Amino acid sequence: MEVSQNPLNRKQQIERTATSLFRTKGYAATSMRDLAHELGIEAASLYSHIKSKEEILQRVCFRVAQEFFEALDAAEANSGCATSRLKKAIAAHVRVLTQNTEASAVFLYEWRHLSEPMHSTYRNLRDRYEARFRDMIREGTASDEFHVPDEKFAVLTILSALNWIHTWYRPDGKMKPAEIAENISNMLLHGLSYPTQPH
Amino acid sequence: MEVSQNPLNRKQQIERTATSLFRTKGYAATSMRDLAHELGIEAASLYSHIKSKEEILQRVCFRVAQEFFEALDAAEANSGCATSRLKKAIAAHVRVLTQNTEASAVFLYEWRHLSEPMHSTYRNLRDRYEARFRDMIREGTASDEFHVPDEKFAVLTILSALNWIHTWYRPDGKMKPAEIAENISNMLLHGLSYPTQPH
DNA sequence: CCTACCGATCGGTAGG
DNA sequence: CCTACCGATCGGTAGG
Repeated sequence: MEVSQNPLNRKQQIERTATSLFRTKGYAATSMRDLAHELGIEAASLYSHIKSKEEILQRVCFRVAQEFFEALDAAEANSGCATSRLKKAIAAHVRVLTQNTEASAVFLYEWRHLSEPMHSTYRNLRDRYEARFRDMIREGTASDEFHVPDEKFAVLTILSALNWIHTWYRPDGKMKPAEIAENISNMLLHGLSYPTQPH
Repeated sequence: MEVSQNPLNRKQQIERTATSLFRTKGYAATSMRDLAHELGIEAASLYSHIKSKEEILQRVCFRVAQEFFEALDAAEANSGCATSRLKKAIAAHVRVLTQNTEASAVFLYEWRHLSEPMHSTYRNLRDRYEARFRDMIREGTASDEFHVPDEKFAVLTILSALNWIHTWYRPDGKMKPAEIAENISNMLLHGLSYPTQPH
């Protein structure tokens, strides 16, 4: 992951502003005139930098997808037991979510406005991402670390618990990303009934 | 909850069809002409039965909200310990979700297109609903049944795990609503690491 | 429930 | 990056 401190070029500014609008108003309800107005230019001028409204959505969705995969790769690199791998994967997922709250909200809820073939490509990526979590659960079940009625069910429950974070997370809030990951991991691995360890 | 077997009147047909379109295409991307076409009439004819596009969204959102509250009231009626109350509340929530997959998806993701004052009314309802779950968690913490770092955090994690169900639940699938509730309750209360009870 | 139609707005292009 | 503009489509109304 590369964090650029350079001033954003015009295309990046457009994408960033569009991400914010897509997140709050939704893709379909955001007009190119809304976007242009936010940037202080005319709608027609946007097309010197981008090909179409949908191109922006595509770029946002696939950039976030790539970040999720890179984070998961790093998390699975030096793998221990299934429990520790799952914990690392959860922490990586939370990190991407919290570092890209707006973009990840667009990634999660606006992708359905992608047209073919991008729509199918996106779905395949999501499937492959979830499959890697299913593998972790399956291995944890084999090693008797986890006890779940259905791997797919467990993965969807885990990811849905994580994917809600963008609705309430605030960078200046009291819970930091690592703490959120720790708390969610504890809750998902041990449950509400389990005493939390003091630290 | 009243399940009517009567044939739907025209207004109900419009709402049901709109719900399905809002769910798959999103509210903003669904046109009144789309809706009319699906019903085999002209767009102008819709307005003999409804006042506006937004009226449909309002009716769907607030009908679902009412169902969630009624189900929660029933679940909390003969209350036992916090654990059993939470389990019943989860089962009630899952029942409403699975019996109204399309409407609850609209309720969860399209409400932001409500204009004021309905937008605020909706948010207040959601807040009150979540507050009742927070109360359950708080009481369970007081009675040493639950151990959570933060009640609000716990509630949002629980509800987000539940609210994803509509994306994969199929009435003819292998997991029945009661079973889904049971599995999610176990996972949330005891965690992945806890042996599942055979039944 | 229809035909006929309204003003507003949409994504996008031509040409500079 | 702008002015000027395109055809298409939007939610909704009038009048029957």
